[in-house]
Amino acid sequence: MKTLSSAVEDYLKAIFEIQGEEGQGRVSTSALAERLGVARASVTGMLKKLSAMDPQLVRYERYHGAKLTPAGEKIALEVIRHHRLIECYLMEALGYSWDEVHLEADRLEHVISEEFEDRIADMLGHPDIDPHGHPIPDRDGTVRELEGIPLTQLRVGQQAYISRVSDHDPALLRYLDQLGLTLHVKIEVIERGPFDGPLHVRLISSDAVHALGRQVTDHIIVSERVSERRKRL
Amino acid sequence: MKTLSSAVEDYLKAIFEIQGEEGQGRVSTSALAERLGVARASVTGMLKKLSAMDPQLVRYERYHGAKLTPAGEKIALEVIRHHRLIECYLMEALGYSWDEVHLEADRLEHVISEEFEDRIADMLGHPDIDPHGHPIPDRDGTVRELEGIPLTQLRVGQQAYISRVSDHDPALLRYLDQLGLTLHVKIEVIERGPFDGPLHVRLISSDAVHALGRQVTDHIIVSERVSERRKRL
DNA sequence: CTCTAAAATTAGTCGTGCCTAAAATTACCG
DNA sequence: CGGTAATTTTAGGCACGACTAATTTTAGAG
Repeated sequence: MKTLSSAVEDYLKAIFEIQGEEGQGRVSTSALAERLGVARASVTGMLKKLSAMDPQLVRYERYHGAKLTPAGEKIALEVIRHHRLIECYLMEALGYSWDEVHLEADRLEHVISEEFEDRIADMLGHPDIDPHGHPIPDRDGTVRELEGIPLTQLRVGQQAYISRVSDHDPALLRYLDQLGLTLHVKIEVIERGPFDGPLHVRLISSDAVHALGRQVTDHIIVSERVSERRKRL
Repeated sequence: MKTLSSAVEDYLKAIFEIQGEEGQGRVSTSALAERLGVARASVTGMLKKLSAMDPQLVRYERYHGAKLTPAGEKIALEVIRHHRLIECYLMEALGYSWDEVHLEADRLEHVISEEFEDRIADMLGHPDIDPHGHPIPDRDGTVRELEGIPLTQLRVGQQAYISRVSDHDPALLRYLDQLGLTLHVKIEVIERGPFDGPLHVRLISSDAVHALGRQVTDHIIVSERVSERRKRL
């Protein structure tokens, strides 16, 4: 297993994440370009390269997007495991807040050794999920897919637990933190404004009610069951 | 202050370290090439680039080597501070041994944020020296230069404390650890073989005597005074 | 089924940091 | 002081990963 560049790791991670979000189909050049902040043409070039590597990391068909091979997916999952363990570690051991960890982890994920990974995983008690509720793959690349639906889709009167929050926007995370909308909190939808209007959400524990816009509720995943244990024994 | 590449940081660090080791003169192209493991011609190219940057990072004269400018030295010291703090952190917080920390730190030093640096420095109590006895620069770039001489130069009968050990060779560090020749240990030179022969060294605490070759004694720095406090308040 | 807009690819460049081989310069020795 | 060996620089190239501009392909509307 030779060393891959950060760029390659970033592409594989992005393909994996987009595959997960938008069904299981192929990932388009544009979607990748957008997520990675590079020009479409750059993506085309990299996809050709990734599909020509030995072992082949993506299956790529001209004009029809790409899809990870098992080898590519394995690497993506290793990078994601690094990322999420580092996020946990930064919070637990170094006192970072949940809006600060993502950027730091994005840089560290490419340079830590397996040794480092093992040590922080041990120290943390092998957590299942990261600070935003995303599952942490096993060393062997197994991910438990979590159920849940966007808060946006919850009906008035329904209650649920916050089980996952998108980690890409620090400002959103700080906002949620202020409102008390943190992981594992139980909420109820009180009212929904017309024409995609704000969703009024009540925190069960404090009775506080907040009106949330679509930009917010789309990025919160809720589940009727309380999240499973946060750490394995 | 824009972001510099790892390569640039590595060059500046190497120039600083060689300047420190070999008097205060200019650093030769070959010395740099050797330390960095690249071809001489590559060094020439990089030195030209570094001396053309704004702000200028090295003063470079064709055929006569290079020397850090204050701006270059500042950056070198930041990288070295990162490196040494990370080494401390890996030992104290993650249970690494002193032969394992160097490689990991060499990768991490380029990607951690100031935030990360501050947090580990706080957590460690702002240590003065790294696990091999090298001084850790202040945030503002001040380094306390430590006194001491190579163990090789100690005379028979002289006693001294081990104050610093070269960190580049993990095998050497493991070897010393096995013999009990760790930092701050007091030793006495018992005998010196003829023709640059082995140096017989006694550990004051245990009375154990070991014969050490030149390859070893050259890389151990000793001091007659016990090392200063290891952590600042 | 054709026409067009959107998406994707090709073609051509650029900056970075490395390489080798050849030429230039320095430094040292007699 | 001249000649040679060691050091260093120049010249030319390569891989990588990004870019823009121009072209091709696809997909969707009528």
